[in-house]
Amino acid sequence: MPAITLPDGSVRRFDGAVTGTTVAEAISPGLARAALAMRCDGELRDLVARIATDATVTLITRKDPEALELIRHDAAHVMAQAVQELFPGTQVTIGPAIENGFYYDFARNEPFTPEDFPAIEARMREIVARDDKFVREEWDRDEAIAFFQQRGEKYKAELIEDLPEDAVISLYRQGSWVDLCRGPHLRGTGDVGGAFKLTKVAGAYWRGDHRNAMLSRIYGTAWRDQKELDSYLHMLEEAERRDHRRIGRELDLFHLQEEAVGSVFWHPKGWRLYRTAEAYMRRRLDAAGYLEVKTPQLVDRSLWERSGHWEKFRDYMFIAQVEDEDRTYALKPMNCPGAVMIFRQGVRSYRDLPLRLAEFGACHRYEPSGALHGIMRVRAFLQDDAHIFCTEEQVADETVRFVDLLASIYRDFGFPEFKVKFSDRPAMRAGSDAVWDRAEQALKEACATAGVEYTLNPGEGAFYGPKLEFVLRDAIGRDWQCGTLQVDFVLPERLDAEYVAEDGGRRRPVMLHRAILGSLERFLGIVIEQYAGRFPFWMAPLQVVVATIVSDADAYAEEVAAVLRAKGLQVGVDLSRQKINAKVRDHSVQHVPVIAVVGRREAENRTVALRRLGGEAQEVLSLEEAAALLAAEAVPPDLGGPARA
RNA sequence: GCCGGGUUGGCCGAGUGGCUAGGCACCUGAUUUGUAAUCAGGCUCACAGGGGUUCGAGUCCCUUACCCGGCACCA
Repeated sequence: MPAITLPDGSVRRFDGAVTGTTVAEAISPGLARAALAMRCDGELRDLVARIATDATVTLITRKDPEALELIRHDAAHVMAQAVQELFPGTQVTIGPAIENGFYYDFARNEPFTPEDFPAIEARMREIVARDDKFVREEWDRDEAIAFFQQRGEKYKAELIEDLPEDAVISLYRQGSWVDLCRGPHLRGTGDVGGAFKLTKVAGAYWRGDHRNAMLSRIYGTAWRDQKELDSYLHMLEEAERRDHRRIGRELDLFHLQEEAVGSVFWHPKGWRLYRTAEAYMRRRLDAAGYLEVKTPQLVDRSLWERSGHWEKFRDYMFIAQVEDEDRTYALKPMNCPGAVMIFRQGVRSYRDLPLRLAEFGACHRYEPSGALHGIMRVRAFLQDDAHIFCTEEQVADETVRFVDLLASIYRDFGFPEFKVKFSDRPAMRAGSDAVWDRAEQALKEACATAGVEYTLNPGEGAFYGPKLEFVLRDAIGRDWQCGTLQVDFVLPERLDAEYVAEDGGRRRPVMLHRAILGSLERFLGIVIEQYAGRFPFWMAPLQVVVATIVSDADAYAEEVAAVLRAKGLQVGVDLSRQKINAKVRDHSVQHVPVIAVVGRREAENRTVALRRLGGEAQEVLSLEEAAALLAAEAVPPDLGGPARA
């Protein structure tokens, strides 16, 4: 006779077997209809699961967040059943709920295409209409393996074989269809509802390993009701409008072309944006005690051999040779060896540490063709890189300083929030396990000191050390690593960096590789999407357009522009013989933050009429007032501009 | 790199194997105009490159390049 504690704290006792259904019925008929699953002592379970002992039970209804995840998971099962009914011989593998939806990976000789969607969706709706109940069964391990093997489901059999010996093997039936699944599920296929849509197909390697077979993945999205689905689809359309590739073209910021795959052609406005970001970073790094350096682009192979890049990173390096010389060079894919070469010049003392060498380093990497993405993932990019040479004891303090600096800079660019991932030792690495133990430990302790909360990203570290990744999200919801902090005990050893310690002995410095924006290209891509091209005033590549109403005001318009330019503003002039309405529209579409309108009145009174992007009111000021006001607004946040206040 | 889908003028975008839409932009002329598109006329080597099938290919097939979506890889 279990005692069930409900969320409001009340306790109910039952005679005999208790399930979520029993509990729901005991509370109210309405809840009995609405309950889809339950949380039992914190664990999400089937509504019909038996509750054997005293427990705290929360019933899950459609409006709970957990329900949405279950709807998506169930939708994946329904899709898998539909696919197997329509395409016999297709094997099922795995099919989880993901953010905004679900997917299922299938093994089939002929991959699926979007043309298959209507038939699959129609069959899914039939299965939902059948409302077959989900029935959980627990199987003996060997019997389960035999069962799936005999059905030709070798992937499922393999999954079971790899489960731990003591794992519970659970299968879920829905009508005639059955799948290996941990569960839990909703009550029946009917609970999935109709608010789902298949969205895309993709190849995906079995178990995420490129050496394995390629499976055919179908993605779908699923929601509680049609309204939520519609609003999600609408959000996707909106996100498409923010795509930096589209805005880059529309605002004439940059372009890409076949002859230079993965390299950006920056147009004047785009380059202005780039320079604004770079100048801002330079000021921040100067203020934070960094010394800027510049190291060679083309470096002899021998240095890359010593650094370990030739062995570990060669597939990503552009190799260069010349006719008359029997040498092999490589375009630098990273700036670190160059920084070490500067550190090694002369004798360094412990008094020089920490030595923070910054470099706006242009790197080239031969990225896999399928990885390229607009300006976010390119083959030529500029890193706001720096290498901090310090002692092991200084690592924690340097980490704290770095994280503070990064957070402040992200805030200035409009990103108060970001994620942090901790990536530890990869399979392909340089340095002994003992060194990695020390490096990982040092970084973990530094995070604790800095108060950084992170998620673990196992096996994703750089080949020379563990790293923190600072991640921002683009308009479509994709995560991008921007900032990074990497602890390196390996390169100083390989490239023989050393300093004289207090006791006169020679020591190896620790090297912190760090970047804040990461690559200017990627970061600006995200900034473009963040603002959808409507940049804050201090960043806008074209801040003001002076637009005339009559040609009599042309000379005055030029004078206004000159006054504003003298204040350091980016100013355009529109003397074309169009109506002011057309000019306002043209420059508004180009997201120019301020249009300064001048007609006869303004020319006579030496005033300008300022019109803000998106606003309707105009503000008539004297030329001097307008210039002072706009100049003040254009001050970057780090120089006390309004953006930070 | 792998799987799938694409590639039609500067941009967007129609086009059952049979004379290649349309819109925006651009150019010319008229209009001197007061806050998100003035009117009229005109122009452009547009079917990604190569090969094939066919009396005939933007349309079907093969191939290369690039792009897009994922996967893998990564700032």
